Amino acid sequence: MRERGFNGFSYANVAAELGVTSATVHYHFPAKAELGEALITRDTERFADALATIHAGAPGTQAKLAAFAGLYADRLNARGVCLCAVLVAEYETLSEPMRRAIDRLFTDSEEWLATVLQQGREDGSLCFEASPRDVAGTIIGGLLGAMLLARSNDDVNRFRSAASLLLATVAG
Amino acid sequence: MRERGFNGFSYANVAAELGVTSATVHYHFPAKAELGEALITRDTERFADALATIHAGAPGTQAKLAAFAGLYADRLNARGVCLCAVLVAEYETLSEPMRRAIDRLFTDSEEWLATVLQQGREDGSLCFEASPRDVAGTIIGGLLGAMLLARSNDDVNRFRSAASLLLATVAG
DNA sequence: GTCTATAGGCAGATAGAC
DNA sequence: GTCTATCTGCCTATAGAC
Repeated sequence: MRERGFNGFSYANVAAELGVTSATVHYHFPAKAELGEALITRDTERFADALATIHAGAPGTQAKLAAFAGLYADRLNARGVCLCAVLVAEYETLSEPMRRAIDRLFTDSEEWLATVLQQGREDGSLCFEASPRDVAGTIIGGLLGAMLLARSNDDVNRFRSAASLLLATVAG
Repeated sequence: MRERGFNGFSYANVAAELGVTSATVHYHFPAKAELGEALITRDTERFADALATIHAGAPGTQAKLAAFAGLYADRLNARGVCLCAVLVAEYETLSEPMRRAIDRLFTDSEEWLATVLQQGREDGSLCFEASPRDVAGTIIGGLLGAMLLARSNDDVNRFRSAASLLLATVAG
């Protein structure tokens, strides 16, 4: 799904990669939209766990932001990008449950990021004028776009470069 | 294609919207990849024309940048985003000619934007530290991501807000 | 240029044996 | 839980009449 999008893969593809038949995949996920939903939910949980770890572990807001961008970098390689980046592009073709799952993934990350931004501005480690919410949305959107461009250019450095420029806009 | 992506629409969809049969669409575009390529090429030409107009008409670099972002806003409504945003997400599933056409669309806009940025920095109307190329890529990626998020949130203001924040990062 | 008709394939999905 | 076999439907694409 991260590689070819929701409309770009089939049960047969998944089955072949697992070395089973497509009927087997249907046994676990009767409908394709359920499979898609489950994948988003799993990623949402993993992402939330990672955010909690960052919150507990990373020393300052700057480090937190870098670690946040790192989560996206982890999901980027030569073929695949993060789930949200592919799926939001296919948004109009997806089932309501899948849309809601994607929305949740975005609002969760945006809220987390907005909170960190606000704290950073209060303790003086960050500096920006717009609302934390707007800045968070801009940064997340920037990371998504950068991932997609990095893949089509087959150059992960494009992502790193964009991520550091985006984070620099709020540096104190 | 802007609404549902390349893998999300069919000849039947296009035919129905035009009030013809799918055979008629095949007469003009025998293969689907050719149809996709033609649509990208057409958009590339329109985009290039618009960029030339901006270059000739917009008074200063700040105005040029705002007009550039406006081109993306023109391509955003409640259901559709710009071609590049949808297609780059499906990149792995597309034909080589389609990929090349998308790459061209990106490099064209990035070059134009990088040139404006450089001129702005030289005449003092803009201010940024990284290379014009990197900044251009970051802004374009940011606009793409913002378009996708604006659509899924059904809120065009999210795009406007992100666009103005992105452009503010290079304001003199 | 547009139509009807249809080919051939693959998609998502199910039934039933093991 | 996994398999083989199969259904149904839509997909891309083509042939040939008008």
